[in-house]
Amino acid sequence: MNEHASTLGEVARLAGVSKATASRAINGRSKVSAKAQTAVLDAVRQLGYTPNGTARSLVTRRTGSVAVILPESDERIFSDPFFARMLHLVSRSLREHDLQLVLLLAEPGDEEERLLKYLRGRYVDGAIVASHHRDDRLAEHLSDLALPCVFIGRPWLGSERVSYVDSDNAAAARHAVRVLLDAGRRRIATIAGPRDMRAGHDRLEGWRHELADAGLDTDLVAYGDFTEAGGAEACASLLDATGDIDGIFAASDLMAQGAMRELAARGIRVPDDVSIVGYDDLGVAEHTRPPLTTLHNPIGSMVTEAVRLLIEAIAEGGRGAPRRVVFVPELVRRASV
Amino acid sequence: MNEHASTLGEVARLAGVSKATASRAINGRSKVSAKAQTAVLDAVRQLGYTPNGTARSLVTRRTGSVAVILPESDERIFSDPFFARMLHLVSRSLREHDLQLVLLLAEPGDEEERLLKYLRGRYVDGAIVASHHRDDRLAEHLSDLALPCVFIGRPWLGSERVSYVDSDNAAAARHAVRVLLDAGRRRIATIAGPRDMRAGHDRLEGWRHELADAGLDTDLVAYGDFTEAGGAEACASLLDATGDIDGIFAASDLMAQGAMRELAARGIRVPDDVSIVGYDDLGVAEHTRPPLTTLHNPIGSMVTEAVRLLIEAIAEGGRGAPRRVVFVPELVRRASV
DNA sequence: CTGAAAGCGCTTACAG
DNA sequence: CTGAAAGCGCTTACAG
Repeated sequence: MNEHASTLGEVARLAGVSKATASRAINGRSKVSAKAQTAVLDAVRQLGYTPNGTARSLVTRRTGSVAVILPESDERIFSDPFFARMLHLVSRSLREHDLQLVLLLAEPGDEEERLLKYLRGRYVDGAIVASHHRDDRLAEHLSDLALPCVFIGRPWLGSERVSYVDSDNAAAARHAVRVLLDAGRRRIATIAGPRDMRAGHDRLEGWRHELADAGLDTDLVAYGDFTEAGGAEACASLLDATGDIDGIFAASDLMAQGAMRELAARGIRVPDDVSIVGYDDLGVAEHTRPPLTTLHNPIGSMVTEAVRLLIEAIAEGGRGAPRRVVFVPELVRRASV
Repeated sequence: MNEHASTLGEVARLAGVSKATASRAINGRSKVSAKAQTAVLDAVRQLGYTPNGTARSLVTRRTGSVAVILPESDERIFSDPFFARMLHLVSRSLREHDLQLVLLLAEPGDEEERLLKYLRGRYVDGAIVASHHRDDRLAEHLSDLALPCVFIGRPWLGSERVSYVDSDNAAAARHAVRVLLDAGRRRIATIAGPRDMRAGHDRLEGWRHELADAGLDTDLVAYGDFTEAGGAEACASLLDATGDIDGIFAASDLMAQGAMRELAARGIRVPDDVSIVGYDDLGVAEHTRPPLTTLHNPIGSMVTEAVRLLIEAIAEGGRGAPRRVVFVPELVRRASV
């Protein structure tokens, strides 16, 4: 191993050309004589030369990488299939654009400053943020940075300043409630998501409005954190508070699964005694017992669109107007209603 | 928002000082008069100035970030608690050094080139790699790059060229077998890990040698992929092939859990009919039924040490000699033997 | 304590 | 097609 990494200047000297020509030969974007081309490539090989990315980025203003920011506890990141699926899709989508995915885990807490410093440093060309919370104020921070970004899920604060893709959570929740009503259910509870996440809030509102429109009670709500355990707990507290629940809309399949576990433990049958509708359809809904009727979260479409918007924003140099796209989740009927 | 990010030069002009002084005021590492200090800080605020990290990195040769490379399918990354735990620990450890963690998921396959390009670009100060496989040849690649790095788990190829932390997998496996022997077991099978991972290989060898030393058969082996499903399958094939197994050493708790599911499905009792010892002790072993006797994988120590070695390597500019530290896993007795 | 200058390692008009 | 030069946005000896 050499003492130091070799530089373009050394390559040029060895190849007997100027740095400009060496650069052109290496990047292959402009014409170079065959002779120069091979001389440079030989020199590169001989020296084991590898371009310094930060130097190149300084002039091209591109790094070739994109951050995915997950301002979420790693406990949830590693237990909710949403993340695995999303990352898988983002990664595939980015690959088509020859962009490197850089994952930034931002556990809520003291990390914020370091994360922003990194982002400000322009080590990435843009960012996709998912699973954000009200208090992280990431939309505001990122728009201050003028770093191209797109949110998956409309941010709670500052949504007018950034691009995002979203699904119509409220409409989907209303749909879920309608399914329950159609099945003759009248005491319909909800296991809501976190209060500081837009998706949690919107699904709750959808549930509330649809019930209100039907002239029914809207007081049967318990909150979960989108996890299985949280769903079980919420279900238990619901059951402890009122005996006659006959329908549940859970704001995530994981929570629905937890709820079903709690119901089973109490000898309450699904769907005979209580019908339940979940949300997400990312794998777990097919394997609950009985299989779960749920709303399909269109994360495939959201991710594809998010990457597309991000690429556009990067091409515009972060100066373009915010864009947004909203998908509508479809109902997947299985056996829990 | 401005058209462009402001530069140090603009800050300096507005503050009425030189770029050098502005730089010093901002970085706070050298003396600056109180007057200049406030003038610069005011200018920074007024312009919303934020230093360009790539420019700074070009001269300081530091980015303030460290990569964690996971050359593993995201399916496994998101299902094995090993990763959540490890990342959590790395992240905490890095935070103490004010380093940003940058996670690079390198699904085996075509990503390799892009990953190496990113790493060569010096967008990070160093790298920690975990869950590597024989064919990724990452140790060789990284040592070619002369990028400071440390492996968690001894790499299969090129281990003499890089730093790593490891645990003594073979000794631990022997220990597991001894526990089984002490319980009077004589037909001891193993559910081995992937053949292309050092940990899988070493645990298998430990099992084999300890059995051979006891003069017992070493032909009862089935391979899994460290997952629960893989463990169940391997156990099934073992059971189908031979009826009289009375002990199993599984190379991971997840696989042990799968095996126990398979055993239960066949009405085989643990530990009455067959004793089983797992490996990892990262949470699942406590919750199997019965709780699993297992080897404690010292990932806390490994991570702490890995970060320490990496910081040292970075300080040495990647020119230091490779270092290695090996821990010994301890047995945790529960109820499966 | 401060500033002018050099330099980090590249790319890219510009002129030939 | 090629090279000399300027420049990307910083930091850091060096001299004062």
